[in-house]
Amino acid sequence: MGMLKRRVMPEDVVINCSRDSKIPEPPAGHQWKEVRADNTVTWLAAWTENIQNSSKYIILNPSSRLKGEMDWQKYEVARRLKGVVNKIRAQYQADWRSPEMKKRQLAVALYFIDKLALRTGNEKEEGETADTVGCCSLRVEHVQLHGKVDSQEHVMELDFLGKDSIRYSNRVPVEKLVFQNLQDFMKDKDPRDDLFDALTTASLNKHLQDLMEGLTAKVFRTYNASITLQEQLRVLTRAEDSLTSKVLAYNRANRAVAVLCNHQRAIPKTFEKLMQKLQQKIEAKKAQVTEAQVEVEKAKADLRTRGENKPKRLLQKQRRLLKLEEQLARLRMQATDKEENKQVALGTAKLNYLDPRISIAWCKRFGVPIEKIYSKTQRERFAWAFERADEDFEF
DNA sequence: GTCCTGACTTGATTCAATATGG
DNA sequence: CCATATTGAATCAAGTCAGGAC
Repeated sequence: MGMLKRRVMPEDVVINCSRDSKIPEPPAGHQWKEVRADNTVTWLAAWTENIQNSSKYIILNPSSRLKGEMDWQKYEVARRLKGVVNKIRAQYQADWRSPEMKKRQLAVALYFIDKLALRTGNEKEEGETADTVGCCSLRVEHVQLHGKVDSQEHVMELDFLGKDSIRYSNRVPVEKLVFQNLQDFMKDKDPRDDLFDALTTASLNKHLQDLMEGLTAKVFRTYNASITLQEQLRVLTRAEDSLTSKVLAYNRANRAVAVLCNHQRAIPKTFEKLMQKLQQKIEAKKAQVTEAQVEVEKAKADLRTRGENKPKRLLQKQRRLLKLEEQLARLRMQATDKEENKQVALGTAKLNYLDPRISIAWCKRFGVPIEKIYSKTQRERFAWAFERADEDFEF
């Protein structure tokens, strides 16, 4: 923001630890702002940062028991949603017909959150912060309705800047009732007006709380991410495949989730170079394949015309061809994989949205070493899950 | 209801470590 | 062996959400 951050002094810092613990000494000649013992919060030290006037905390590592416990609870709430999600979907679909505008807006917003995995979209300080939106703060200018687009009816186009000013741009066919409701919500409004003018994040979450204890908008993201991983793993994994293919299948499933959640990254600076190199390798391999084909044909001809008793030679050539073709296929697969992944960030979903027990169970079931999926710190972070997942775990 | 704030999670980027290849 | 590419961890800003004041 072009502003300078003030140095944090001991006099700014509040220490939070239990009374009977060893209270850390402030640096010589200094005092803490305060020492307190509040076991209703998890932070160890806190101060106020001078740019946005917001609280900053020293917190425990993700591998800590406390953080692990909280992570586990998060996924347990998402699993409870699995039990009631059909009922909730049936209800919001029914509410699309409600005579009450408020109810219809809520029903369509919830549909967005569920189907498109949008964030809830709290109000933000205008001017002070970047102009980004989520579901509840969507404006008319972010939505375009197309009655008919190449054989598809009722197509909705969303285009807005979300968290971290990452662009969300998506074109999806929606149900007729959703389409009609959106037309109604946009009627007689300016582009800058709120799409859901009768809705706030507080009222939305209040409604969700009534449907299920602990349910908030973000639980849908967790639920849909984890259930998508589980489902994709089921579809993409074949027991007889090689380890490499299985890991590739996992990454594909991971990517499906990242795409759903719109987790993007800047295209790596060296991406073009990397692809060119790979393309060269593919061309070289292609040439080898062609060459091998010629040799197979020659061996066949030899066998016929000269009646040579060397079928072994042909077999050899055929085997070589097959191997080269496999290598070419693998290179092509690698290229597709890289291309599809160039703008997609897999880490965020892996760390924050995918119940680690799904991955652990999958590894056990298909004999994939866990190190292929989780790095050392990730394994430490998910220690809680290793204690709780066997190969039969189902999200 | 609206506004405000505290406490927590989520997120892309940056930085550091490790792997790769000429 | 060194330079470069790739991977993994750390960072801290930007979100979510609940609760209290009015």
